[in-house]
Amino acid sequence: MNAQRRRADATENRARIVEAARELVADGGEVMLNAVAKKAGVGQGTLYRHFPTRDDLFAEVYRQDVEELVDAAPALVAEYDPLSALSAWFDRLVAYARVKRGVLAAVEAGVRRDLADHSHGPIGDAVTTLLEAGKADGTIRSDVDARDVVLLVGYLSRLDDGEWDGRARRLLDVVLDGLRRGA
Amino acid sequence: MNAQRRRADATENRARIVEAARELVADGGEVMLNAVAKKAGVGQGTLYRHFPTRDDLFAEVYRQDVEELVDAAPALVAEYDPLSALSAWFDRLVAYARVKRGVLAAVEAGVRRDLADHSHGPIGDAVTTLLEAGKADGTIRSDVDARDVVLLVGYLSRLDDGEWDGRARRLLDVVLDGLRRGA
DNA sequence: ACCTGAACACCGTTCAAGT
DNA sequence: ACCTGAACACCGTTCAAGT
Repeated sequence: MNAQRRRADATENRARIVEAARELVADGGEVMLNAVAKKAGVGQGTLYRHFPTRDDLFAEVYRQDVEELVDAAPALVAEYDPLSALSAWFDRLVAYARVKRGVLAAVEAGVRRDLADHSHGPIGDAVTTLLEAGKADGTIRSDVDARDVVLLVGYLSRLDDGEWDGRARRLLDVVLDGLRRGA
Repeated sequence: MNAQRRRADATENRARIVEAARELVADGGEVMLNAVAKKAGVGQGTLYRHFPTRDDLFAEVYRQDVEELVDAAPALVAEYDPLSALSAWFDRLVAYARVKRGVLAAVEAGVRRDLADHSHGPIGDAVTTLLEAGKADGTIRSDVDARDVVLLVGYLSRLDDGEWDGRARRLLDVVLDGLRRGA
């Protein structure tokens, strides 16, 4: 499972696939899987061996970005009050989603996997950390979980380019208000 | 543009395409456009002549359902307070979305077209009616529009089958709280 | 003016052969 | 054990010919 057990060429192919995908994403537009394989200089079958689904590939492409999002959560909770921490985390999420549209898909795929595993992975843990802090001090409603939050912010992936400035952040505030514990 | 100007065979073909699509949707699973044409007994080209995009077709397939949603809005506003009216309208939306998953796509496509036209169509008008009532009496925040609401409820189309009971309605309440004018 | 459907285009996925 | 890439499968879209 880990890199040490893999053959050296397999490890390198995997890295080249991820790097090729990252570059194609940066070029903008739709990313075709066969184009990723071609750019990486591997056969299509090799791509499928390493990444059975499209989500698996892009989760890895954005692993570092997602990791930063995940790591930020505990720090924000420690520094700010729960609602401010969640709001600040949303800010980061929007920033990533704007520049790297695929990050949101990686986050969604991650939370979906977490849910299917019946065990929280890093992403589910991060969002849960933010929510639990607010539930503990009564500022966030107790009947929401990580999956709920990811579902609600999913609109970000359906925004047209021209709508970002007008809606992306403002609607996160609407969501945030919805997550507040009601009067 | 209207049916009277069309040739009789064209009018009938259009109706048969919509009916075929409706039946295929009812059968469940993914609907292939060529399968719609085949079932309707028309050439693929004919389908494209009548419905240039997939959204155009399904907006028509669900026109009646969408019409009911649209018509319900003014009646609800007349009968209930604005927040209750919006909540009741959400109830209907969930009911349609649950039984006929495509309805939401039709609504989204409709609002998107409304937005692109810079003029509100029926769907945009319906949601706007609900929002304006609440803005007028101060129960709904003034900085949201129809497109915002449609974006936020879009999570419904991404719910897994097993999640409906647990999340569909509960998250609409979260959205509703977010739309409330804050303290 | 409208319809047909073969043909094309596109892209994800597999698998027999090779190293 | 892993890789290659031709071939397949699938489905949306077009367009020359026909009515």
